[in-house]
Amino acid sequence: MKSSQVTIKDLAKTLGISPSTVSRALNDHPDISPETKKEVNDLAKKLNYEPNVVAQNLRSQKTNTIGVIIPEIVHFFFSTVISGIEEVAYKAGYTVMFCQTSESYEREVKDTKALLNQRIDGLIVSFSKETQNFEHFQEVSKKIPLVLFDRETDELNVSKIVVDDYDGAAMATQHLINQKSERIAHLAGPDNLTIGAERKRGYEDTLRKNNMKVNPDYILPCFKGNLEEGFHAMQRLLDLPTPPDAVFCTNDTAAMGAMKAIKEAGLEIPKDIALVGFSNWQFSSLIEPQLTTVAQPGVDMGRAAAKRLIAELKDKELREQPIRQVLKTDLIIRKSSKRS
Amino acid sequence: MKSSQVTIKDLAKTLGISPSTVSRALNDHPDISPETKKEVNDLAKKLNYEPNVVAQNLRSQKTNTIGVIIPEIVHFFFSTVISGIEEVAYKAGYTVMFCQTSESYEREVKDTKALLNQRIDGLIVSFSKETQNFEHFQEVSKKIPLVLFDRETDELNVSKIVVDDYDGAAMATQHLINQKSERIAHLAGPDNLTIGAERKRGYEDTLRKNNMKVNPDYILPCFKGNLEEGFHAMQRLLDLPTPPDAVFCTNDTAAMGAMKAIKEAGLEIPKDIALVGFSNWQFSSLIEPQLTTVAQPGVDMGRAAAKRLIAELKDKELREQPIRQVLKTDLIIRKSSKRS
DNA sequence: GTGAAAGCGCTAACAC
DNA sequence: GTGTTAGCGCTTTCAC
Repeated sequence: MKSSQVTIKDLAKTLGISPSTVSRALNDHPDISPETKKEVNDLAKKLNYEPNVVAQNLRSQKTNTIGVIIPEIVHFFFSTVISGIEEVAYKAGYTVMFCQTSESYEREVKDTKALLNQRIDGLIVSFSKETQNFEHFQEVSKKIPLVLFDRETDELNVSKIVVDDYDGAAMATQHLINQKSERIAHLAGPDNLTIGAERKRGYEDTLRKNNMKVNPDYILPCFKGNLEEGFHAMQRLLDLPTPPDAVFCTNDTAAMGAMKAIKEAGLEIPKDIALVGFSNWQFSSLIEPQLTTVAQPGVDMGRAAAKRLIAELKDKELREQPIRQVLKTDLIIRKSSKRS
Repeated sequence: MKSSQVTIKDLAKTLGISPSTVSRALNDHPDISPETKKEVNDLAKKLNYEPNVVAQNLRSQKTNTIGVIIPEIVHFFFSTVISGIEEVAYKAGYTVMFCQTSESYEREVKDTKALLNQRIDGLIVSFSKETQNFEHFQEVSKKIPLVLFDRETDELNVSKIVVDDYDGAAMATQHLINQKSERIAHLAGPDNLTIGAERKRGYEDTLRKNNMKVNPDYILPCFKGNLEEGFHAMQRLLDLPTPPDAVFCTNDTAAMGAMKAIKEAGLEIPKDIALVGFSNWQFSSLIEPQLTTVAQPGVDMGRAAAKRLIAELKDKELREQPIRQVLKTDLIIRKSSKRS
């Protein structure tokens, strides 16, 4: 017994017609008579015929598959983006194929090549923190549409979906000012990722706009952005002769670390020190006090990236005019910053 | 200018040899002379030849692709499992294709069919909460290897990778007893998912083993297992004439809810009420007090599932003897339960 | 309205 | 050691 899969040939043989007629009938071709169509479709159902997508892909030179490269699946933000991509792609009849680079450039290059060899129709990417060289993506964009999200670079002239980090940081900082904070510190992300730089810029500009001084002692690096870093950075801030009375953190995990340090120092949040994070991780509404944070619209981002990619897939002209879509962030005010 | 992709034919033409020789040279076939191999490989590199995986797949009747069906990507546990699957599959030269069902049976059936049509070589599944009928997976297992993880059913005679929920619950309960808890309550998951039932069974058996009574008033349902449910269930427990002095929760989110209710009631954790969760979500080490919890080895589970699937892929015999692999959980003792 | 034939890109039996 | 041929399953041009 052979591989059990029914093919068009089998249907044709059973019905005593040609494979081409079967193919046309299955694809509802106008030339085929209604009777033939019915015969074919009935038999197909009866025998559980399922088209071989691989053969279709080879024939049509497209796969109806979208590749996605992200740094880490376990990051809440990225997993929400994936959900958004998947939702839109699925509705449009596309399959999605993911690779995670674990923030490794080398892995990213390999994944890119592998996806390309799989003959994906288009690629959606958030590149790794390590990535400085974008040749592999330049190669991609010569062949198929490419859309970047969250992390961007000027070296790639393709569509980009990003979040307004500057504005989010500005809102967060302004909110702290409105809560009567006078010495606002910042736990900053890495400058070489746009997101880190933009958040810092939003923070600094907002201080200036309010006639407050930007104090370099109040800006500490949290490049990895994890809890430990946040914890130690906050301890250093508390050791200053005049510690801050508010902190804007480049992400929620760093904010958690800061929170821990503040509590251990016997200070109260938000009374002594108000705290704002960035990203709206799941846990930020669960901790005590609940963390004020800037929500990034992950699902929307995924949706937007997939929509744009699919649009470029359908209309090649669009690829000549890449867009840069900026999604608004949302300041979610919770206890950690409310001094009312 | 045509599709810019270099094919074997192009290489053959340029070198004045036949396509089959090129193919053999690229695949390092022993028959081919070293000189020819070198010529071919050099030209391939020069012209950036990349094999068309789709054509290879059609030819070989396999895709070197593993399908994965999971309920939700944004759940931390599932995202860790994916990481594990991806890691092993990648090393073994397999590509992974994910679908998320969002806990919908209908979507699961569609995804299964779509993956099958993509001609995946094997499938790894954690089925949706809605799924009661397993025909779609029975169809799968007739054709290709299928491995279940986390959620299992007797209706499928295939390999299963599960976590020892019973043992995890027993450890957690015993730990609470060792911490001198006398009235231990349980926020229980749904009975129709094995995981919920097993955790409850582990809890009850451990109480009995220690000559403690199982008090039905102390067992409250938390079927969705979210924060709100945990919160309200805990409030009901606190309203009892004799409230418990410890609670074992079916998952960390419910435990978070319980924690909130306890704090609001002005009670102390762990002094007045000790708390243990299940799953070791990211946040459980971040909250105050840090949550004791039973860690499920998500990454290991993914690795084990992928390893088993690949083994069955390579050796058809193995499919006749499905295994049931039980992974040990790990009790992570933190502040929320330590009364020392 | 339907069939025959060719070809998507690759590989493996079979020749020599 | 290399070429010829055929075929994986599907679709589409070209015939009739």
